[in-house]
Order: sequence, then structure tokens, then C-alpha cells
Amino acid sequence: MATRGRPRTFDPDTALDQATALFWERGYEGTSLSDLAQAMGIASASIYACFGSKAELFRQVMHRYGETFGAPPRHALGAAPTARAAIDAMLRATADQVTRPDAPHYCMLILAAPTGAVENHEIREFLATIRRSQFTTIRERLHRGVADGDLVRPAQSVDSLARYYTTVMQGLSVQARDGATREELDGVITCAMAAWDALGAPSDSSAQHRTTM
Amino acid sequence: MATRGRPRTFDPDTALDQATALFWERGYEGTSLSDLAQAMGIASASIYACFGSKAELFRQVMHRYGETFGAPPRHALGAAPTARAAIDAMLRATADQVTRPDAPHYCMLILAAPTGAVENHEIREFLATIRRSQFTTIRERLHRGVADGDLVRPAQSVDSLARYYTTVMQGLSVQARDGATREELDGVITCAMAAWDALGAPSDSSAQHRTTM
DNA sequence: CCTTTTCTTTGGTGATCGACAAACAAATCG
DNA sequence: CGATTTGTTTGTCGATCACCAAAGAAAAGG
Repeated sequence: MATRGRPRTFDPDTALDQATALFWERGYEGTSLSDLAQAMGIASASIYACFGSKAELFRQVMHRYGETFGAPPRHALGAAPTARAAIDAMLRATADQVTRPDAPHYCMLILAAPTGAVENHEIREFLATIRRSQFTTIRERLHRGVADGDLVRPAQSVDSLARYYTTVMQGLSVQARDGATREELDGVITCAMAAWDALGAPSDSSAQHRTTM
Repeated sequence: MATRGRPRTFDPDTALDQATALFWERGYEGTSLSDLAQAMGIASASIYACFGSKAELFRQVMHRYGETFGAPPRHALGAAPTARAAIDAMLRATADQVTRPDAPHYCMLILAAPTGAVENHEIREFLATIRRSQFTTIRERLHRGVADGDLVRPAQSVDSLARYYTTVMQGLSVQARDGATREELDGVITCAMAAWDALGAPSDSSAQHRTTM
């Protein structure tokens, strides 16, 4: 792999990090190319040469973002021994991430481009697709719990339960955005997990209140 | 109150509705003044004469939006006899609103401007303030439930319970945005209400012991 | 009628948007 | 070395941004 031609004078990964910081602070539409070029320390033409376009740069930012910011919740979901522990750990890890003191208090995947001009609908749909895959990942973890026997098939369907915890996770971003503290999010999560004990019926404690609705 | 001068040739309320439709579809930053002028059927100068600025127009749009789109959930919260029924009805009404076939599937208050350019931070904070007031309204309804005796002070604090249901409500917008159906949101809400029975203590059984919080 | 008041239309402000062409610079290859 | 390849710099493209001044139009007051 010969490296012909003039070598790049900047590190693409570092530049991506700087672009991430800006997109994170201002969202997709709120960030301009001249802002990006200045923050990345290069001319806008170099952005096009290296990353293609503003949209393509954002996609690469989100890819990197998913592997860093998104890693703890994803890892928690997969590593915990039971479905209940997995969901709980995923939510706590999310709360950790969206209240980190060194970053804006929300998840880019959810709030960086939920709406926007017509010409940016592709970016919005790009993020929506990732969010939908999060839901299916959570759902699969619950199904695994049913297979493992640590989650009794709930009165509500597994689909509903998965969507419910996805909803809570996404709501955490809005809460953090509005100034909720890590401790307050912990209280939210504890409430959310109380539904598990009412619905999912853990195998260790036999069903108690099954009435309602 | 004499009406001197040339009368207005358009109805401000109708124009506000048309502006609402556009802001709703594209968010705050994604909507341009020329788009608005065209949709409202007037020149941009008339927008400034009547509404002041883009930001001021958006504030008036949100005021009207809160009195129309926001009315059903707010009314449900206040009208239901018990705290539990109030929260349940509020969430179902929210699900109704964010899946209406005649409007974009999300709540503007939550997703119209969660991020954006630095010069639009005031708009973002304007919406955040309204969202925080929603939380306090929900909290007050729960406190009323405690006073009424239909909600036993939960193991988790009333604050946490209020923030939890606020989080779920906000998450519903993201879910609807990503294509969740009304029925799927119903399943989410049923799961969310299951937490009530685990935390808040049943409403029918008379208040048991008053544990300190 | 004329004056005053208010709104609308016209037209354009400077700034900034995303994107790129052309010229220049720095590396490898033969 | 010269030729080739690749990245950077410079400058700018047409479009669009939010906004507004100036002039024309339509009403009421005198």
C-alpha cells in the first residue's frame, strides 16, 4: 500500500472528534461547514476531499459516536446475566452517558436531527433507522430472557415491553437536556424497573399483583 | 377603539395555523421565512409587521399549539378523579395526539428545536422551560393524589414518580416519530402504568401506613 | 376633499449557506 | 531529475438566509 501523493496534514480521527463536539453542541442543521472547518483546523475544501460532504461527515461522526458514547449501554445490555439486569444496566449506563460533565447532556442519536428542512430528510431517516435497530436489539435481549427462563412471558407482549424500555431510554435524553441530574434519572429508572416486577414476573418471586387492566 | 388605517387582508389566526403546519413539519431551524411567507400567503414583510420576527412568530405558534394540540393531555391530567387515572389518561391522550393522521407524528414542544445554532439558543430554552413546567404540573397532580388519599406516598419519592411519567410521555414522541402505531404506544403505556401498581400502592385499598419519604 | 394611519408590495440589504474549481505544495515512482 | 499523485490553499460560486426600507394602497377622521 504505497502512500503516493502529498500526505494529509491532519489526523482524520482527531478531526472527526472535533466535528463531533460541534455537531453535539448544535445539532446537524445548526452546525455550518465554516464552523466545522474552523473547529477542525482545516479548510472546507479539505473536509470535502476527506469526508465527502456535510451529510457524509455527519454519518461518519455518528458511526464513531456509536462506538464510543453508545458502547456502555450496548455492552451493558449484552453482558448482564438476566434480562432484567440487562435492561437495568442499560438504562443506568444511558443515564451515565447523558449526564457526563464533559459533554452535552443528551444523546445525539435522539436529538441531533429529529426534525429539519426537507433537504435533510435523509439524515433524519438515517438516525431513525439506527433508533429502530436499538429497539430490535432490546427486543431480542428480552426474547433471550424468555428462552433463558429468567423472564416469564409477560402479560403484555415482549414487543410492548421492549418498546416501553426503549421509550424510557429515549425520554432520558429529553430529561437530561432539560437539566435533570444523574440522581434524578436514577429515580426515574428505579420507577421504570418497578414495572418489570409487576409485568415480567421474575422466576424467583412468584407472581404477586397480576390484576389491573 | 377605532380601526384606523388599512385593514389587514389576512386572518392572523389562519396564518398562524399555516405557520404551525410548516414549523411542525420541519422544525424551527428547518423552516425558512420565505417558506413561511409562501405558506401563509403573504410577503415576509407582512410577517414582520404582524408577528415581529421568526422567533416571535414561533412563540405565538407554540402558544396556539399548546392550547390546541396540548389541550387533551392537559385536560386529562386535571379532570380524572384519581392520580392514577389522571396519569393514565394523560399518556393515552398524548398517544392519541402524536399519532393523529392529519399531523406529523410527534410533539413540537419536544422535537421542534431540541438542538440548534448558537443564535437560536433562546428558542431552545423557551421550549425547555415549557417542558419543565409540564413536569411540575404532573408532580402537583401526584401530590394532590397523596393529599386525596388515592396515592400512597411511594417508596420512590413523588418527584421521581412525576419525572418518570414525564420521561415516558416525552419518549412517546420519539417513538411516534420513528413510526410506532397508536396500538404500539398503548402497549408502552400499559407497561408504564404497571409501575404504578408496584410503586404507588393500589388506589382502592385504603391508605395503609404513612411511611416517611 | 385632504390628512393620517396602517398594511402590503416591491425590492434589495449584507451575511452566510453548502459546495467546488483552480492553482499551489508535498510526497512517491521511474 | 521529471512525471505522477494526492492534499491544501485560495477564492468564489449561485442560492438562500433573516430582515427591513421605501413606496404604494386602502381604510377612518377631519
